[in-house]
Amino acid sequence: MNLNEKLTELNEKGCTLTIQRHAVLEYLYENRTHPTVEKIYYSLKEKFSTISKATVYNTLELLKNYGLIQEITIEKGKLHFDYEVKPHHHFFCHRCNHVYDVDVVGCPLAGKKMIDGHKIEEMRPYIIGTCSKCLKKKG
Amino acid sequence: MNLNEKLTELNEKGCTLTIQRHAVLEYLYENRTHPTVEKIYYSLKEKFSTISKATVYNTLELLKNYGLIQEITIEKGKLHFDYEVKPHHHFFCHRCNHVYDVDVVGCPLAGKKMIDGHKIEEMRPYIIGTCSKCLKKKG
DNA sequence: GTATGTGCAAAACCTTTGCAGGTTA
DNA sequence: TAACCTGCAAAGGTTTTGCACATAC
Repeated sequence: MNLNEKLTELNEKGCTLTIQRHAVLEYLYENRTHPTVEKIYYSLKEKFSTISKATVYNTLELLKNYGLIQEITIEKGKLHFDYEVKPHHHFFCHRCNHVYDVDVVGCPLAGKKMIDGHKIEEMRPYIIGTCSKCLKKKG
Repeated sequence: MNLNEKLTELNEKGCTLTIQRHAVLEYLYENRTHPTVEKIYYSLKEKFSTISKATVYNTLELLKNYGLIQEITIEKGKLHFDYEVKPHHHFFCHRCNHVYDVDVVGCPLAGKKMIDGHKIEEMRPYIIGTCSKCLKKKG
C-alpha cells in the first residue's frame, strides 16, 4: 500500500491528518530500515525542529492501532517500526542491532484466525542471529 | 531437560553454582508461566529476602547465555523468561498481558542454520492477540 | 466553541553499571 | 589468597503522563 492510500485511509476513518502524522508515516514510507523511535524522532527533528518525542510516540501508537504500521519488539527494551504490515519475518543481528526483512514461505499459521482458542491478531515471526555483514567482519 | 540435568550442565561448564543461580533456575522450572523479571524477583525475595534485582538480571542473562533458559521479548519494554528452550511459539494476550505456549507444527525454518546469508541462532515465533479467557470476558 | 492534538517537562519504569563487601575453590 | 559473585545504590535509557497552549472542525 503506498503512502497516499494509507493517508486516505487514515483520513476516511476520521483521524485528523496533522503535519506530524503525515511526517511520521512518510518517514517510515521512505525509510524501510525498521528505525527505532529515537531514530525517527531525531530524523524528523531536522525538518520539524519543534516536534517532541511524546508526539512521535503518540503518533506511532495511533498509526499502529489503525493497522497502518507495524511495531517490532525484537530488540530488548527498544521499539522498532515498519511501514510494511503484511506478515513477514524479521531478522535481528545481535551484533550490529540491525533488523532485516527475510522472506519465508510456507508458514503453517498463514490465514489462521485462532489457535488453542486464542484469537490471532498479529504474527511476529522473529529470528535472532548474526547477519551476513557481521559474519564477514568476524575476526 | 529436568532441573538436575541443567544444574549439572551449568556446573560442568565451569559455572559456580550459587544459591541464587539455583533459586532462579528452580523458580523457572516450577513456574512455567513465562514470568517477568519483576515477578521472578519478588517471588524469590519471599524466600531469599536479601536477593537483589541486579543479581536476578545477572543470573537470567548468564543462564540465557549458557542456553539453559529462553528470553522472551514479546511484551513491549519488558522481559519474560521461559525454562523451556526447545523452539515453540509464544502467544501474548494484549489484554491480560499473559504469555501462553502454543504448539505449531511444520515451521518451514526448522533445522535451518542460515537465511539470506544471515546465521540463525534463535527462533522467536511470537503471536499477538486476545486469549481464550479474555475472549470470554468480552463485554 | 468544543474537541482534539502538540510540545515541554517531569515522572515512571525497566535495565545496567560501579563498587564495596562477601563467598567460593 | 585469588578469582569470582552478590547486594546496594545510583545511573542510564526508554516510554508514559500531565498540563498549558495551539490547532482543527
